[in-house]
Amino acid sequence: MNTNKLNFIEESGLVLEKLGMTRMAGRVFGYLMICDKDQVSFDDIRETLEASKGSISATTKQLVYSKLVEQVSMPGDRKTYFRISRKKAGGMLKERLKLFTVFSELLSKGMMLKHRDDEVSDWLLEVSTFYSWVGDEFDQIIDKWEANKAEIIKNQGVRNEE
Amino acid sequence: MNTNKLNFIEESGLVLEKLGMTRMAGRVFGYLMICDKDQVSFDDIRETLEASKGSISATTKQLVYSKLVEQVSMPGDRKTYFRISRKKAGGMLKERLKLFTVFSELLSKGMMLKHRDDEVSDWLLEVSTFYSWVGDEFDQIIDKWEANKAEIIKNQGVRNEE
DNA sequence: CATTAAGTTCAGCAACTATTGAACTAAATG
DNA sequence: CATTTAGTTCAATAGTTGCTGAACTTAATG
Repeated sequence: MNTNKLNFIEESGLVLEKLGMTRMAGRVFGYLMICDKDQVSFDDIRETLEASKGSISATTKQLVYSKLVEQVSMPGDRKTYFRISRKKAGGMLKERLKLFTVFSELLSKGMMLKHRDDEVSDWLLEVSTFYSWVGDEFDQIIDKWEANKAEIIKNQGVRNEE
Repeated sequence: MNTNKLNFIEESGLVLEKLGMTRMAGRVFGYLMICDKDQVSFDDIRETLEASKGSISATTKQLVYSKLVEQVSMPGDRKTYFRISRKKAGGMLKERLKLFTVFSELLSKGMMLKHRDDEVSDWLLEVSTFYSWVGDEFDQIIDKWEANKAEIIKNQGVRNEE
């Protein structure tokens, strides 16, 4: 494995860690991204990342559960293989936005507990409305993406013209 | 402070913790939401939450830095007061979406490191395009919100009609 | 300029989380 | 059915993070 790729794997570890997964999960994900194999075995991952079986076991579970990675099995082979999931691109973001629904609900609750109307009440109404509204808008964006993605990808990089 | 409010404060702690802040920051935020004062002093917060000065000091810094809370000072009074920030509602979400830009960039880098075109390459292109595209779309949503928020808030709760 | 008040900094502790490595289970193979 | 292989579970450990309390800084006041 060359240095560029190893660096990339570490970087991926840090990025996914920031996004709320573990560093090891990020490394595995990074490796699956750039490994030039159609699917990779448990042991291949373990050896490449020099990690323990326990860690790989826990980490692949986490990645499969979060739908970033999927398992592949083959007839006549008792190993499990892993690869980047081909799940719809919007899924992950959508998942994250659910947290804002929770936030929006918290704000509504707070509004009900207040005993007077004031600037904060106005703010609470505005922001809780915003987060529930934006959830709906976002669903429409995802639909738009699904309908037009072929074209969007083709024009990728083009920004300054209609 | 009645039980409902105290429960709310704890809930706020848990929600903001999920969103990546500390539990104590969530409590302070929750208290500022429902406290029925225009602004609250450092010591008022400390006493209400039964926390240490150090903790309140660190926590208010975090909240002010993240723009959820702002400081208020008064002439002839050397205390600092805090209140919920009146910042534009979109700010916080926008901040979060920046993380996906980082993710998108990671995917592009991964794409360059691959030595062949395969299904994963296609996936990388698709998903990295998606995340950079969705960032632009999201900016438009924010504009739409700013332009129409008065009306959206007025119609809040109405869903099944045009 | 000594005193008081407001807030910050930081060492130390407690709680939590990720990772390892060893023991274990489950399933396939000879 | 003994052996091998694949993967899981779990106790121990290392690392991280949040919180406290005490010492410290800064600035206002008598």
